[in-house]
Parts: sequence; structure tokens; C-alpha cells
Amino acid sequence: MILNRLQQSLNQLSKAERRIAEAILNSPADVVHMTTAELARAAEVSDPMVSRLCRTIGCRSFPDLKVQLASGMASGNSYISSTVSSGDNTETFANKIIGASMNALEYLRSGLDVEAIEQAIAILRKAKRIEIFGMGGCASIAADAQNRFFRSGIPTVCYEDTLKQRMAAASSNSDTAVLIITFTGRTKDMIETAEIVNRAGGNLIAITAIDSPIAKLADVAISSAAELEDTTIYVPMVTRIVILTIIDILTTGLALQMGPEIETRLQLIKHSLDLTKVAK
Amino acid sequence: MILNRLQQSLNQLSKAERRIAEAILNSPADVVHMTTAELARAAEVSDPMVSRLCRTIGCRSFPDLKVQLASGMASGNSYISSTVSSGDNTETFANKIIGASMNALEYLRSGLDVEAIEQAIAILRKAKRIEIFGMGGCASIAADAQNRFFRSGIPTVCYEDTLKQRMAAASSNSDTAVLIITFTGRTKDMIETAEIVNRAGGNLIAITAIDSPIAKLADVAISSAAELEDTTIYVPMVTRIVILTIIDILTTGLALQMGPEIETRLQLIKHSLDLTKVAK
DNA sequence: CAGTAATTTTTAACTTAGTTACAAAAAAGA
DNA sequence: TCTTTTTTGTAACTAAGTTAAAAATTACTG
Repeated sequence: MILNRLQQSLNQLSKAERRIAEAILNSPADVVHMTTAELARAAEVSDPMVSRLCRTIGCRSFPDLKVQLASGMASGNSYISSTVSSGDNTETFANKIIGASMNALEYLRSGLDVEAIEQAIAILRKAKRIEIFGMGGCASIAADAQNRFFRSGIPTVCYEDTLKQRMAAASSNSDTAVLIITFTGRTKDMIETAEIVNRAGGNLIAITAIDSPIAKLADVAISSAAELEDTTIYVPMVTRIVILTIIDILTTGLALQMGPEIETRLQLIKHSLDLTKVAK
Repeated sequence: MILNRLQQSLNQLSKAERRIAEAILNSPADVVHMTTAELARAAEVSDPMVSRLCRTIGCRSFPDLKVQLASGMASGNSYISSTVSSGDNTETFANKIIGASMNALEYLRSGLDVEAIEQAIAILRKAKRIEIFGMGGCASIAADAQNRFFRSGIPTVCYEDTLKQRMAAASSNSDTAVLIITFTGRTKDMIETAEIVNRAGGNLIAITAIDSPIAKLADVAISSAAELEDTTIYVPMVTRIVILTIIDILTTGLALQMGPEIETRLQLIKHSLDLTKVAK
């Protein structure tokens, strides 16, 4: 969506361009009915700067930007995730956080690399075991992934300790699917582990930032949409949600390919919990 | 929507106007990027007729029609979250999964119990320590919550083992905030643990299914939107996403109340990781 | 069935919006 | 401080869209 692109590239723009971008973000609904001159006047810049900004953010022309704006804002997907500020009341900042998550999911949908997903599922499908590695904030995501993948019937383990990860990596082979989860894709330990997997001949799937060292080392790299993250806060929030959803997609894809055989197993797993619950 | 208006007024239009209307209805997505001349040629009429049709159907100008078209068509890609079926190709089921998550977030937004959130934040704010309990599929969520709450400076631990949970529950007091995360709110072990917290005098926050036993035992219960879960699959998917977002809201609210003091700590925590990463 | 009136459509002129090219100003670097 | 690069604004130009008037088609009446 363009509003995202604008918000994101805001600090890479020149002074005048930023003014225009801000004017658009301020009242996107109005911009849709403006001329270049009107917008230029609102942003207190010259007309051609408007045309230029359109090009900079990847639109063919100003009318083209308006069209994209209009389609972007339509329906429910108008959650512009502005940053939480200290003056916000509970309802406001809660809405902003929820909006940011929805935004990220919309972004995931529009840019999902279907081919990468299919390749990853193919690797998982023929794997005799799955090893999942995640450290720091990704450790809990890795644990969640383990909790989902083992239900497929393929033996799945998860390590958050770099030493264990290295040892597991070293003993991987063509029967092993290694799933590395990392926000930045730049953690030194993890890069080394990925290299060990490569040397050992394991099949490496990475869910991480695009163009990161780990993405390059992987057989299949799936983008975690880390570029969408609000860097004014210090903990990745939306990236986490996006990765969990990617894991949902992978496990579902795997289950679909396995067909009805998995159904019974899932049911058995579910009913194994029956006696731990009180009745409704 | 304009496409409707066009379709409806189709037989009230003159011959040339109808040709244009039909051309638009045929490929509205393309029209959005056309000029009057191009559309006129496609409909085999003269340029001014295009302008005229726009007026006839109630648009100010042709660019205005394009904008309306764009916004009208975009609402088509609203998230239809039907159940995944075995015939779906990758793109389809991926979209369904993402759609289900977005749906759940929309649901969370519209029904968020702001008061409960504020009460929970108040409890966390005055807590001297935070204990987080989650089992099974909720263990990884609890771990994630720990990873977020400890950054506030309040000592935070997380247990997924029912024995440890019981012991921690027994040693809770009015300085302790206990956060229980459970999908169903009906796990026997967890109910007993909640009762122990009550007897010990700890402050109990539960993120769980509404109207469940644990929700009733808690000082503050926040709904996890479990009632939205697709029960044809055997693993909670959207509930997980919703709970994570609730945790984001709680940690953000806590940070906002703590004010600038927390900023420094967050920065320090972030920079403590600097040396573990390779440079860009 | 012809002629006239009304409507529709086209051609041509015109206005306005948007872009390009170039010059000036500001910022960065030497 | 001067040079070089980047950024911004001014002015000219292109193209898009609209208006106005003429031509053609259609409908209606004598």
C-alpha cells in the first residue's frame, strides 16, 4: 500500500518531498481530489515537486498516485499505523497497535512470495525430521513453530541455545529440514549455524529479513516483513505476528499435502487433552 | 459503488454512452490507468463523450471517475475468511489464513474491553514482580510475554511447568502480578493454580476465553476471542495472534505510564545486542 | 413521405493540469 | 572559502480534458 510506502520512506526523502508526503498522510482522503497545484500549495512547495515525489515513491504520475491512494484507502484497509505517542488514551493506542498488526498482515498478503512458500513446503514434506532454531525474541516463536510442526507426524525439535543449534546443524543432512527464525538475519551465531547447515548438507529454510546474510545462505528465504517494523520502539511487534502467520501457512500447506491421514492424528492429539479440562 | 451505478443506468444511456459504460464494466481495472482518449478509442467513440458520460453518471470529471472506480474495486479484496479446503492452491489458502487473522484483529478492535486493559495495566504498574503462566500451546506465548514484560524493569519470570506454577502461585502476594494465559480457560491444573493465587493474595490477570472458570477466578479477565476460532482445525491459530496483540497493548500501556525513564532502559537493552550482529 | 425539431455525436478550439528542462539556491565536501 | 553535488523553484511546454459549435442522426408532425 502507498500509505505504507510513504510512511516508511519518510526519512529518506528530501525536505520538500517530506512536506508533501506528510501532507498526503495527513489527509489522504482529500488528496484524492486535489490537483498537483493544490497539493503543492498545501505542502508549501512548488508544483513540480509533487510530480517528483510521485516518481520517487514509484508512481508513474500524480494521477496514478491518486488512483493508488484511492484503492489503498478503500474498505477496511485504511489502518494507517501511526506511532503511539505519550498523549494517547488507552483506546487510541490500543487501536494503533491493532492497526499496525493488521497493516502488517495486509502487507504480507500483498507481497507474499508464493513460490518460496511452495518450495518450503516441498522441503518440509520430504523431511524425515525438522529442526527449528530461534534465539532471543525469536525463541518463543520457534517454540510455537515446534508446537505446530510436530503434529504433522514429522519428528520436530526446537533449540534456542546456540551451542545446541550448532551441534544439531552439524548433524543435519539431506533428510533434515532446518528452519531458522530471526528478525534481523544478522545475528553472528545464527549466521555461523546456517553455514554449518550448508556444509552438512541440510535443507535450510529461513524466515527473516529480506537481503540479510541468513536469507542469502538459505535454500529458501521467506521475508518476515521486518522492513515494516516501527523502529521508534525497541521490540519487534508486527514482525512477530507476520512470522507466526507464515508458520500457520506452512503448517497448513503441509497438512493439506499430507491429506486425510493427518486428520486422524490431529484429532487424537486434541482428544489427548480432554481429561485435562473441566467440562462446559 | 460506481460499477453498480453504471450497470443500473446502462439502458437509460444513449448509444455512445452505453458503449463506454460497457467498456468500463468490461475491464474496470484497466480503465483506472487510461486517458479519456484511450477509453474513447476502446469504446469506439469520440473523446468528449467520455467526459460527458462521467457527468451523466454523477462524477465531476473523468479523473474523478477513475478515483471512484479505484476505491470501489478495492473493497473487493476484503478478507473473506472461509475455511481452508483441500482443493485450494497455495495462494488461496494463504490468503484465507491471513484473512482469518485480520478478521480476528478486527474483532478484537471492535470488542476490546478498554476498562479491563486499564485495570490490568494498573495492576502491572504497581507490581514488584510479574509471574507468567502458560501451558501447552500457550507456553510459547507466555515465553514471549516474559520477553516483553521484563524490559519494563519489573522482574518477570515465566513457567510452563504446572508444578513450578503452583509453587510460584503459592508464594505470590499483593506485590505480585500473575498473568495466566490459556486458550480454553478450562485446564484443570491451571484452575487449581489460579485458586492458589487467590488464596495467597496475588493479583490475577487472565487472558482467556470469556465466561470460562479461570476468567471468573481472575481479578481482571481479558477475552482472547477464542469464540472466533475455527473449530474444524485442531490447533488454535487466530487466538494466538489475538493474545500476542493483547500483550503488545499491555506492555505498551505499561511503558507509556512509566514515561521517559523506560526509554533509556529499552535503548540499553537494544544496544546490548549490537555486538552479536554483523553490520549492514 | 418530406420537412422540421430535438437529440445525439463529432470535430475543432480552448483551458487547465502535469511534466520537462534549465537555472538558481542550498548543502556537502575539499 | 571555493567547488561540487544535490535539491528546489521558475518558466516553458506537452498532453489531457472540457467546452462550444457544427454535423449527423433520430423522432415527430403536417
